[in-house]
Amino acid sequence: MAEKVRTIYDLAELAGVSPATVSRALAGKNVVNAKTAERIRKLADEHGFSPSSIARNLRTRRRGAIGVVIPLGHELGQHISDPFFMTLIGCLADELTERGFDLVLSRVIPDRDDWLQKMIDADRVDGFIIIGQSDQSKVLDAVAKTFLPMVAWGAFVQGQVHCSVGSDNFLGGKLATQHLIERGCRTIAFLGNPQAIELSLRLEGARSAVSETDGKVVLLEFPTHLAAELSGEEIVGYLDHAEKMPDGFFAASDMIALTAIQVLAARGLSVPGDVRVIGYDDLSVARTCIPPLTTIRQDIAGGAAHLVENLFKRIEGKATGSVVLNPELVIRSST
Amino acid sequence: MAEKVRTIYDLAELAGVSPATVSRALAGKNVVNAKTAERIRKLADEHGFSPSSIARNLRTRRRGAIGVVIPLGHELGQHISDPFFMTLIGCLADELTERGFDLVLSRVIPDRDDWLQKMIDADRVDGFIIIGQSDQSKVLDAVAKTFLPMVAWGAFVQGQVHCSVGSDNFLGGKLATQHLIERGCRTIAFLGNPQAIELSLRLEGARSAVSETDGKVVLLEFPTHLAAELSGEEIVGYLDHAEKMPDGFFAASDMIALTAIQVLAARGLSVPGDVRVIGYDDLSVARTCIPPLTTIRQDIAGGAAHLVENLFKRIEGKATGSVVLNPELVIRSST
DNA sequence: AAATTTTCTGCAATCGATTGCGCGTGAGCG
DNA sequence: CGCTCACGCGCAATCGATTGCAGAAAATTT
Repeated sequence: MAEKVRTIYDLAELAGVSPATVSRALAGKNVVNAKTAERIRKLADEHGFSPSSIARNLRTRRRGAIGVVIPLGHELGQHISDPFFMTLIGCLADELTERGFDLVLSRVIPDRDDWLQKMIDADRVDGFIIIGQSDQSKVLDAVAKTFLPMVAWGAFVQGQVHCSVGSDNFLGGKLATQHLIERGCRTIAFLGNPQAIELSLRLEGARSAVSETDGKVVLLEFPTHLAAELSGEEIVGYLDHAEKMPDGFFAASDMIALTAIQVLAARGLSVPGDVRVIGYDDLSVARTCIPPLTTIRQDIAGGAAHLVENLFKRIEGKATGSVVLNPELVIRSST
Repeated sequence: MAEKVRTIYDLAELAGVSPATVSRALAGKNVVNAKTAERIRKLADEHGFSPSSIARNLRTRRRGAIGVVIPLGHELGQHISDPFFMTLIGCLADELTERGFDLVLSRVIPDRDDWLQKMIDADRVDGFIIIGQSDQSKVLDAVAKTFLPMVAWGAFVQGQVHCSVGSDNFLGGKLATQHLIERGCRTIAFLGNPQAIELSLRLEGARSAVSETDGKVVLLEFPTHLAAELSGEEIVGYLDHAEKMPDGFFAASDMIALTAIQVLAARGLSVPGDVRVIGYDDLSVARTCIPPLTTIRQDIAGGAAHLVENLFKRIEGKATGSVVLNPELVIRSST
């Protein structure tokens, strides 16, 4: 059994049929006789043969692959290690694999405005999933006017052209803050960088919740220059200079919350005894850390499913609206 | 300027030359007259034209893409969110992009032994980078006998057939433990799942360091069923039942170390005052947490560079040996 | 000025599948 | 028994580039 079966022509010869028939049999088309098809398929896997996907791609003008791109805005290298995005990518990988599509990953540093158009022109994938709009919303909007198969994870803002899937960050921020207030917190610190659009919405939500208390609660804002990570030192710095010691912390991500808990512990403050801490995302680590973290759950798997579903609709030419998912308060022990 | 330039034929007509010339001009071959080439290139980007990579791939038998695959062994979903792997993937993305290659990401659940062969047969990429051998070393070895363009991140064991790049986990474990001993620890706890080959080597290293102390130091082993994450509860459980309270912790990953620090803080033990904790990996979080974590540094970017370099050598047909990188002790404040 | 070499360019085959169209065959029908 | 109609299958064109080979034009040599 020499390994000479490289093309459907070889296999056709072996099976005594035409390459066309082999092609149809392997593609599972019902126009070919069931027995013939079966025989061909058997032969194919005896010889470990599977038709060249590249040739197929060329002929069918379909690529069988989706580009997942992470625009890095200004924050080189930070984004990609964000556990939230990574979990999302994992879910996307599952979702796409299930549909028989490959996932082509790119991180791009958007130096010129045509980075996306270049990727489209390269024509290697059937569609794009953009993870986080970064500061590239205009680019996305410009492209979206004529290019359908693209969806972005991230915030939805009125009037945007491109299709996005994301959770309601304003609502999430509000829920988190209301929860702290209900738990009795009167001085709440927000930890996170509001330069990132999503985090700024969470902060807005927090402000909204606080403003509904008629001044009974004050909100301290501890911004930082990194979206995903807030260093322990930074938090220490804020605490040292805070006009008033917070009794509640709303961390804009679970990772930040973890750092906060450590910092507080180092100062002899127990959570939730002395201060309460709520996170955001509900990463798996939120469940396993000590104390288990109260947090705002973003449905990552659900988000991935929506992204993929909308993308495939768009690949078929149907326009789709943006999706705003509802965040959910998950109460554990840290509040 | 109607958008009719879809193929090199269209462009050839516009330029008044043959498609062959267009192809050569765009590929930057020096056989074509410099002026003609320039004219063609100018025309090409006026019309936003770039030749179909799929057609090229078919003709040249090169794919311009590398498969990065994460075998999930038994631990569904856990691996992918491991910050270490994610950082590695980020570096790989940079490295590959720089060489003009796409990165095709797959997570596979190795249910049948032919998962890798199937991927090879699909013929969509020029080579594979396997992230972590999981429990699939035999599969890798079997494939490596006849299939060159593949390298794996992970452990190197005597006699293995496939090419691996990884750091010396035994040495790393030894360094970590010796450091704890030097700091005065006499009861050291290892936190991590030795079912993962890399972690088991770290444990070996720890044992070796301890055995050189003539019984002055004891090693407690706190295994767990998860490689990457160790839940706080589990650690609590170990502490409650430990015959002797450890004064030093060797966590098999930085993430585990973070959890450990939290648990200890919750028990009123300060780090490094009461107990010392050392991590492994030197993720960026190790620098920013409180207290900054002493850890064993794995050179992720360097590892990625080696992986890619070896892979490309192999794509060119040159065999390469495995690479074992030296881990490095990074002393911060947690010990 | 003729001969030779160099420089460009074009022809046509090729990469490996998919698919519209048409033909032959046997079943179903009157 | 002749006619229609599915059903299976094959022919050949096609997807969009790349490249060996050969020939024309220009440059160089003799």
